[in-house]
Amino acid sequence: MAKAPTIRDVAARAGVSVATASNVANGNRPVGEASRKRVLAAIAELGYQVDRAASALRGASTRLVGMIVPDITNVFFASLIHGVEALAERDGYDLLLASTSEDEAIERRRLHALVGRRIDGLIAVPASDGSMASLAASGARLPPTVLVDRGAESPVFDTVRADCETGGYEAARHLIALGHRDLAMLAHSGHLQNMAERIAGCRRALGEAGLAGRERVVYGGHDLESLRGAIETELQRAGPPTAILALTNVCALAALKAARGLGLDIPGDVSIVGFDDFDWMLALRPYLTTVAQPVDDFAASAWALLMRRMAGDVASPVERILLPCALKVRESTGTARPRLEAFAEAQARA
Amino acid sequence: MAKAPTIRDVAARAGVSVATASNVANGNRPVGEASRKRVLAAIAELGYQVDRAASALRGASTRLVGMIVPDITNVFFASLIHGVEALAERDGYDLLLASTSEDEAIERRRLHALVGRRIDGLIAVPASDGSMASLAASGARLPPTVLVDRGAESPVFDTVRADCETGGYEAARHLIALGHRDLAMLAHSGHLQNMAERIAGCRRALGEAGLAGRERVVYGGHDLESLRGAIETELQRAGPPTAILALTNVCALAALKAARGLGLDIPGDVSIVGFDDFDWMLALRPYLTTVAQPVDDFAASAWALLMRRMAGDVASPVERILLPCALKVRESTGTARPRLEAFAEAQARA
DNA sequence: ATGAAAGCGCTAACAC
DNA sequence: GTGTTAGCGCTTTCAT
Repeated sequence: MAKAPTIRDVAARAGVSVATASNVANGNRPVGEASRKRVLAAIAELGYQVDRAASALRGASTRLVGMIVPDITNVFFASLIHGVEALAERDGYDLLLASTSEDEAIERRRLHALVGRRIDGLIAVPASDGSMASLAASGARLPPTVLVDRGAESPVFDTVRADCETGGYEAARHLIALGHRDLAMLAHSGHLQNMAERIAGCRRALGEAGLAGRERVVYGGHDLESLRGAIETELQRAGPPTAILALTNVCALAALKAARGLGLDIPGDVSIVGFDDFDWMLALRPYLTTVAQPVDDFAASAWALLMRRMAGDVASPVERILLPCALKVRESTGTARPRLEAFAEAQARA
Repeated sequence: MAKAPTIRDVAARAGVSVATASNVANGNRPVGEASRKRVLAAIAELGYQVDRAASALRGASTRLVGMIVPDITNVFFASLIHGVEALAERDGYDLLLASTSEDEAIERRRLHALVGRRIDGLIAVPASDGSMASLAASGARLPPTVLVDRGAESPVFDTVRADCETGGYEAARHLIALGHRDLAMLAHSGHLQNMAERIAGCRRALGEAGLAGRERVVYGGHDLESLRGAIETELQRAGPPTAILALTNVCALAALKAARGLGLDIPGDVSIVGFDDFDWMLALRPYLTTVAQPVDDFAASAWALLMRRMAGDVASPVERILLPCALKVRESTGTARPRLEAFAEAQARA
C-alpha cells in the first residue's frame, strides 16, 4: 500500500491551487476550462481519489448510507439489500451493513456504531415497529431515515411497505373460495404490525364470508424450528385446520416442513398459502401458492425517498408508500375436504 | 441531529487534557485511575463517541472492513456475510458491503470505492480466481485481504475454502456405488477453480471405478434459468445421464427444476446430488442429498486470518485454509436403473 | 476564476 | 502520568 496521492499532489501536478483542484473534483464551483482539463488529467494520471474521511471531517457528506436488517440470511432481506446496494452504487454511495438478529439491544448498538460513522442516511427494517422512534426520542442523532416493511405508523420517518392487509385478505378469499372453513395463520410474532395487518385482512375475508372467528393464529417466533413445532402442534389437534396461511417465507417453509413431517398431502390434506416469491420456491413440490411482495420496488422506493431527504428536503411531510402484493395461485392450494376424513386417512398412513 | 460532542468537550468536562481523554477512549496509553474514572463518566454523560473519520485521518485505523461478494441473494454468500458481520461487530469493526454480480469490471469499481474508504481489511469472494491478484498487481492499494471460496492459488493472499476435490470425489463415489455410470456435472463456469476441483474429484472417483470419460460437464452460467436450460438439454439427449452432480446450491435448484419440468422422477429416473446445505432445502421433496460446506467455519477462519494481518502480522507466509465438506445422503439419490427403461417411461408419462 | 489559509476532530510526538 | 501541539486531507470562506 504505497501512499495515496492527495489533492495537493493533484494541484501541484496541474499547476493550480488546492481549492481549484477540489472544485474540479467535486464540481462545487465553476472552474475555467483550461485548468479543469489539467486537473482532470492529473487526477487520472495519479489515480487520485477523494479521501472521504477527510471531507467528512470538513463537514461535507460521507456518501455513506447505513442499512440495518434483522437477518441477512432471510432472502427477503437479502433481496432488499441487493436492490439498495445497486442503487447506492449507482448514485455514488457506499453501504454500511448491520444486522440485528431481531434483537432491539443489538439494534441499538449497531445503530449507534453506524451513526458514529456519520452516515448520510439510513434504510432500516427495524427489529420492532417502535424501536426506531424510541431511539430517535431518546436522543440518538439519526440521519434521514426510511423504514421498510416495519414501523409503518411512524410519525417521524418515511416508510415503505406492502399492503399487507389486502395481501392477507386475498389469500384468505382464495382459500375460502376453495371451500376452506378452518384456517390457521402462522406468524412470527403478534407484536409486528405487518403480521397484524395480514391477520386483519384474513379476518376481514372471513367476516365477509360469515366465518368470523373460525381462524386460529399461531405464533412461532423467528426461528424455523420453533415455527415448525408450533404449526405441527396445531396440525395435530383434534379438528385441525384444512388450510394454513403462512405469513412470511420462513413461515411457509415451516408449514411445508411440518405438513410433510406429519405425512400430510399438500394440498390434499392441507392447503398452504405462503408469502414472498423467491427462486428457491421454484423447486418446491408442490409449487407454492403465495402472496408475492414487490421487493425490488421496496428497494427503489426506499432509495428514492432517502435520496430526497439526503438532498436536503426536510420540509415535505412524512411519506408512507404502500406497495401492492400479488396473489400467485399455484399448486399448494386445493379444495377443502371434510376434515375428519383427511385426518383419519393421515392417521392410517402414519 | 444536534451537534455531537467532541473529545475536547469530554476533556473539558473531565478536567483533563484532550490527550488523556483520547487515551482513555482508545486505551492507547495508561492513564491514572482518578482521571480515567472522570473521563469515563464524562463520556457516558455526553454520549461521546469517537469520530472515526477524524481518527482515520490522523492515521489511526478506520475499524472498517470491506466485504465483497458476487451476489448477496445467494444464501451461500449471505451466510458468509452473516458470519463475518457477527464477528466484526464483536471485535468493534463495521462492515462495508459490496456486490459484483460476478462482473470483474464492477468488482474493480466497487473495490476502488472501498479502498477509498480506507478499509483496514477486506474479505472477498472475487468474481474470478485471478481478479484480486491482477488488481493488486496493477497498483491497487489493497489492505490486508483474505479470499474466500475462490482464488485459492493466490500467492499473495490468505485464502479459505472448502476441500472441493474431496467433496466432488465423495459425491461421485456415492453415485457410483448406487450403480450410476452416466454422470452429468452441472457447473457455473469452467473458469472457476473450485468448480474445476469438484469436477476433478468426480473424475478421480470415476477413474478409480474404471469409468473414466463417462462423465459429461455442463456449464450453465450464473443465472438460474440458463442453468436450468443447459441441464434440461442434457437430460433430453439420447442416452441421458442417470445422475446429476450439481456443483453449487443454485445448480442444484436448476437441476431439480429441470428434472421436474421434464416429468422425471427423482431419484427414480435421475439421482441428484447438490452442494451446500441451507434451510430452504429442508422443504424440498425429495430431500436433497448434498455436499455440505462449512460456511460458518469459512467466516470464522477468514475473520481470524484477517484479524491477524490487521494486527500487523505481515511476516507470516500466506496461509491457505482448507475446510472439509460433508456428504449428506438423503432422498434425492437412489440406485440407477437401465437408462433406456427410464427414458421410455418418462416419454410415456409426458 | 483562482488562491491562501483556517480549521473539522482526532492521535501521536514531544515535553514536562 | 499528563499536557501541548502539530498536522492528517479536505472544503470553504475570504481575498484577489
